[in-house]
Amino acid sequence: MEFKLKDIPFFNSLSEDNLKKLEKISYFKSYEADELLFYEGDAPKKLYILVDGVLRLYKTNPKGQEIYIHQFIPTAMVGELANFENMPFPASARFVTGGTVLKIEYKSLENMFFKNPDICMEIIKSLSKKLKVMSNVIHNEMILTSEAKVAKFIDEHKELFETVKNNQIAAILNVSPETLSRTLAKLKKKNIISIDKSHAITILDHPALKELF
Amino acid sequence: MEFKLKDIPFFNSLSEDNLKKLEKISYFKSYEADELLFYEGDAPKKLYILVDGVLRLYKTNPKGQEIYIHQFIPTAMVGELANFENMPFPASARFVTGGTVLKIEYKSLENMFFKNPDICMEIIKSLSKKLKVMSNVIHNEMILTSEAKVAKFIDEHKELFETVKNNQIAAILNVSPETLSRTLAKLKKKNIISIDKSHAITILDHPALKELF
DNA sequence: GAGAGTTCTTGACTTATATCAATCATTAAA
DNA sequence: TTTAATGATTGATATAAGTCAAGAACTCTC
Repeated sequence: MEFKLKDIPFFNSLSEDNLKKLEKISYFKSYEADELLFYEGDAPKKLYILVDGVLRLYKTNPKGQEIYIHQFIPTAMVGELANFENMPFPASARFVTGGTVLKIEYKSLENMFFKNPDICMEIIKSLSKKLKVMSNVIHNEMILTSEAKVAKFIDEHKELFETVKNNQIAAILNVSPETLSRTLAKLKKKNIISIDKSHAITILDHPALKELF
Repeated sequence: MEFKLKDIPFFNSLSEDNLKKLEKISYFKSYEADELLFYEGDAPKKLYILVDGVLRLYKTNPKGQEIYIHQFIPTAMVGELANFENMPFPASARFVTGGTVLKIEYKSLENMFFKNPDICMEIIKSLSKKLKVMSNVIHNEMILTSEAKVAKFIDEHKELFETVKNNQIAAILNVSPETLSRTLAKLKKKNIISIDKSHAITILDHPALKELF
């Protein structure tokens, strides 16, 4: 696939002239599934814009386990916190599928484009969106119980149960597969959901499901 | 105390003219200690700028307990996520001391000032700072154990142990007072810290303390 | 469709931390 | 100084979720 700067919504508003400048300080790079884009603790050198593929953000706990934070899909700015605040990446990023990022020389971008109000507005939108994501992570992990997490996930991402393995869903929810299995069993027993042979979930009692989170 | 718009670093760069405009869509309001500024779930109507006092941000879990998120000190923009994303406040805010906020009519601010590059830059800085705070909250609560939280807190805020009660420190760390007490006892036993009669903490073995988080 | 992998489920056990309750220590009030 | 109130410590118990291990149920070849 061929990627072009002017197709990135982020740089929609830039003039031909500015696009040329941006071209000089950036390049596209493609990654295979499972490749790391950056690692928790690394010093940031570039700002990334995900233009293709799925990128997972996760942290590693002292036991070496992956703690799921978020999954990005295009188009998304990635790594801006570390760049803006000039601090090590607080999390790692790994491609779940093959994908492509635009890598931008951060310092040059700051000098050349941070005065551009359209770019500023895009950055604000992106930061705000990310703050929302983080706020949600905090809520899910600090306030909700495992049962509540599962209930919320079913409510919001029912379709995923049909496509991805319970294993993966457990990883996304940061609960063990056993806990997910037991929780689903409990919800079935309470007649809140039912799961058929093909893994399709039917929500039998939506109010009761919502009540759980 | 008398507060003026032009003393707020946020609006440093505004012309006299713009300050007058801003004056029309905003006002200062003072609060007593323990008063609520906004409540989790409320729809936002204003954007706040804390100009005096200490403001605590917290969430409430299903058991009704307060979960500490962050404490703001002047000058800080508060509530921007809810306003920008037009969503209910994800947390509550309560004054710990008496304090004052500037309340700004958000929609008007957006229309009048979001094209101003200086204001945009300030907003970016503020959002970025907040993202850093949130990233830290996630790290503390999802990655660190109670012992690690206490060790990190001693390393970063040693002086607070001398001024605030262990009760309050436990609340800030989101651990029970019993757990804090036991953890401190453990650190003393390991000769990593010592605490004298006047509550002053001495770090006896800094490397060992750092090792814990 | 039999066998080999996976993935899911279930039960028993472990672990970290919270909760409850009692006592001890410190501070404030009378 | 004695008493009352508040805060800290300690032990016993509870709880939610993770871990380990074994078996059951799929699903994917050949």
